[in-house]
Amino acid sequence: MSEPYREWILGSIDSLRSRKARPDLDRICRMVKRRHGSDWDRTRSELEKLIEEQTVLKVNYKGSVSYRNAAKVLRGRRKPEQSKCAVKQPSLADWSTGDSALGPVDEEDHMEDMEDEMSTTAGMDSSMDEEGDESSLDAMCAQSTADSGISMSPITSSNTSQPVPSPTSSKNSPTHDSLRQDADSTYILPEHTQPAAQQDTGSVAFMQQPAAICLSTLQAEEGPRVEESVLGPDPLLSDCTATTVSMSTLRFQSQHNICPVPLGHIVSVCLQDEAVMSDGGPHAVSDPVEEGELCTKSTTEEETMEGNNVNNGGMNNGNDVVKKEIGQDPLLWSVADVASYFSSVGFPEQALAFRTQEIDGKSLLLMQRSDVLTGLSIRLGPALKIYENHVKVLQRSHFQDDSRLFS
DNA sequence: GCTTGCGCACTCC
DNA sequence: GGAGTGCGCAAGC
Repeated sequence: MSEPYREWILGSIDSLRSRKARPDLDRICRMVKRRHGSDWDRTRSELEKLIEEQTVLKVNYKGSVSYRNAAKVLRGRRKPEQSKCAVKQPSLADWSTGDSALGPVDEEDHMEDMEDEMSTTAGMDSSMDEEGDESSLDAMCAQSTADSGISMSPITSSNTSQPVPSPTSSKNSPTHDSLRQDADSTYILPEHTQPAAQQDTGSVAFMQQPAAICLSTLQAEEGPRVEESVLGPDPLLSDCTATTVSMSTLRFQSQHNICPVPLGHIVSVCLQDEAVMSDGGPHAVSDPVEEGELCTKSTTEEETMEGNNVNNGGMNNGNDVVKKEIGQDPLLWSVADVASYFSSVGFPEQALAFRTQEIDGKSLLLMQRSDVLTGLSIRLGPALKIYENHVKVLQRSHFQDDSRLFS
């Protein structure tokens, strides 16, 4: 995805929306071509890429396809504090809000979690069919999208080949009917994310929800028993042993505003567990270096320690100056230090979010991409920069230091 | 002909 | 009642 196209397309979508025109493919391509001289097909292909990476959401609104700027949809209709992603059993009506096609608040989060926890997604026909297959309509998955007000079906993983557990999946599910009746607008995932099984039925209302999230959500109610076997351990929390699952659940709940505990508390608790273990506590691990490695792996799979030692992810020397001013070891940073750091590197508004979530240095070092992108309720653009250029860099350098200490 | 602005109706919360 | 959405029309270029 070339960066100009991202801006061009998002700009076009925003522009169309501002003048109350439907941001459909035709208008978007036309506007991009007119403004930037871009080839129609190229625009379309770039738009597809944006859809795949969830920057743009493809929605079916009143029988026609529209496109949404995901970053804006994320901050759409419902205020974060109004998040209804509670542990209650949601009805599909909760997430099939008719023609008001609004943002999947945690969509990015879900996708990120899926990236973190699952390696592949199943194919999915991007063509929209309003007849949702109830077998795929996992209400619990829907729950995590309740904020969006968008009709979404859960996604199943070709990786696990397991249908998402659906306590409410029933042919007679009334919520299914409500979905069919009410889902004027539905978000459409890229084809590759749609499960083949759904294609067979041709009845997928919308596949947006990674199974990982569905399972995590289920765990919130049913207890921690699935995650490890199905999803694998949370790379960041994997050594928290007894607390692993509950921490994951708490993280999920916090990110979806259903947990009263600030995100910073959750990651801090896990860090403390790790500290105990590293100190030779009851859950002591044999090799402390593994801790750092595990956490380092939480960045991206393909980035190895060796391959990224030099690349600081865009963190410039000015940031190092800030780091020096606050203190070299982020582990010792207070919440105020963290906020001060991000304020100093040009994210004063986002620094407030870190403060609100009580992210101290320990928490910061444990944050995952999804935590930054969605757990803080900050805009996607700055969030990406913050994670890639700062959080990731700080984590990498910190755990590299740790590795050197223990080696 | 194309783009833009916007009144209005619809829908959801 | 507020807010998101977009159809349909008029105005401007």
